[in-house]
Amino acid sequence: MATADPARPGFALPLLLLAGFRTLIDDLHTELAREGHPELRPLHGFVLQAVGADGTTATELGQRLGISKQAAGKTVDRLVAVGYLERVDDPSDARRRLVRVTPRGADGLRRSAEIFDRLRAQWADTLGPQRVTALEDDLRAMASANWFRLDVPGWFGG
Amino acid sequence: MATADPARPGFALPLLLLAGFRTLIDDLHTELAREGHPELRPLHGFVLQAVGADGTTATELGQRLGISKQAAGKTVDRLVAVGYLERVDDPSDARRRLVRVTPRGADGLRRSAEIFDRLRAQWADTLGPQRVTALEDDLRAMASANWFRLDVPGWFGG
DNA sequence: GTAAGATGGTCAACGTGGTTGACGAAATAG
DNA sequence: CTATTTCGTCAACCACGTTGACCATCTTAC
Repeated sequence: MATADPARPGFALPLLLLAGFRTLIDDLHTELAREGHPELRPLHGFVLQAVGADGTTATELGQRLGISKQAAGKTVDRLVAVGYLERVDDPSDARRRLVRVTPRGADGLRRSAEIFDRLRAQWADTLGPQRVTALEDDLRAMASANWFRLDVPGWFGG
Repeated sequence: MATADPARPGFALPLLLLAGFRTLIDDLHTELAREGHPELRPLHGFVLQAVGADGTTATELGQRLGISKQAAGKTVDRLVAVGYLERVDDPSDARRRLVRVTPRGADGLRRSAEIFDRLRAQWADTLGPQRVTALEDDLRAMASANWFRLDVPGWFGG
C-alpha cells in the first residue's frame, strides 16, 4: 500500500486504525480456523453477537446491524448452512421465524471472545497495559463526543 | 450493534478501531461529495493514492494493493469511467497500458488529504493534540512490532 | 533468427455482502 | 369484516473480490 505522506498527517490515522482492526480480525480468524471454526468469516462474529442469547428475527437483526432485512436474511441463510444459526417457527406469530445461535455458534462466539482477550494481552505486552487502556479510552472518548456511530451501518460506504 | 460485554475486554478494541476508521471514512466521503466528488467511493482514495503521481500498470497496482491484477483492472475501469484515472499506451511496451491519475483525480486526492487533516484536527480538539499523537504512536508501535500488515491485502478476510 | 518462456491485459464464471422493489401470508386496528 | 402494517422471501441488480484461460507481446536461450 502507498505509504502515508508525512506532509499530510491526516492520512495516517485512518490507515493505522484500519491496519489495527484488520490485523486483529485476521489473527482472530486464523486462530478460529485452527480451533475448528474455519467457516467463520470476518462478519459472522458480529452477526452471531447481534443475534444474542435470546435469538431474534431477520428483520430485527437487520436493524441491529444497520442493513436491510433482505441482507440480514441472506447472511442468516449462510450461517444456518454452516451450522452456526438455526431458524425455528414462532408459535405466537406465524409470520416470524426466530433465529437462534446453535451450540456450535455459541462455541465459536465463546472462542472469539477468548481469542480477542489473548490478542489484547499481546498488545498490552508490546505497548504496556496502560497504553492499551489509554488507546481504548481515547477511542471511546471520540465515540462519546458523538463523532462515532457505533451501530456499524454496513461496514463501508455501501 | 451489539454492545461489548464488559467481562470480555478484548471485544472492545476491534470494535473501537473499526468505528474510528469507519467514522473517518464516512465523514471524508460526506465532505468529498459536498466538494464535488460524490462518485468517489471509500476504496477509491486508496486506489488513487496507490497509482501515484508517476502512474503505474494494473498488474503493479494489484501488487501494491494486495489484490489480483483482474480485480485491479476492474477497479481501474470504474475510476476511468468516472474520470479519475486514464489509460495510455506505453510506447516502449505494447503489452502495457499505463494508468495515470487525471487532473480530476488529483483534485480528489488533494481534497481527501485536506479533509483528513481537518478531521484529525477535530480529534485533536476533542482529545487534545498529544493524545492523538500518542494514539498514532501506539498504533505505529504495534505496526513496528510486526503485528500489523500495512500492505492492506483485500480489506477483509476475502 | 527463431523457439520457448515470462509478463501484461482481458474475458468469463463465480462467490459474498450489500441494495431496491414487489408480493404473499399473517397479525392488528378500525 | 375490511384496511393496514409487518415478516419473510423472491428477483434483479451492483461493488468488489476470486480463479482459470487465453492472446499478444516482450525477453531469453540456443
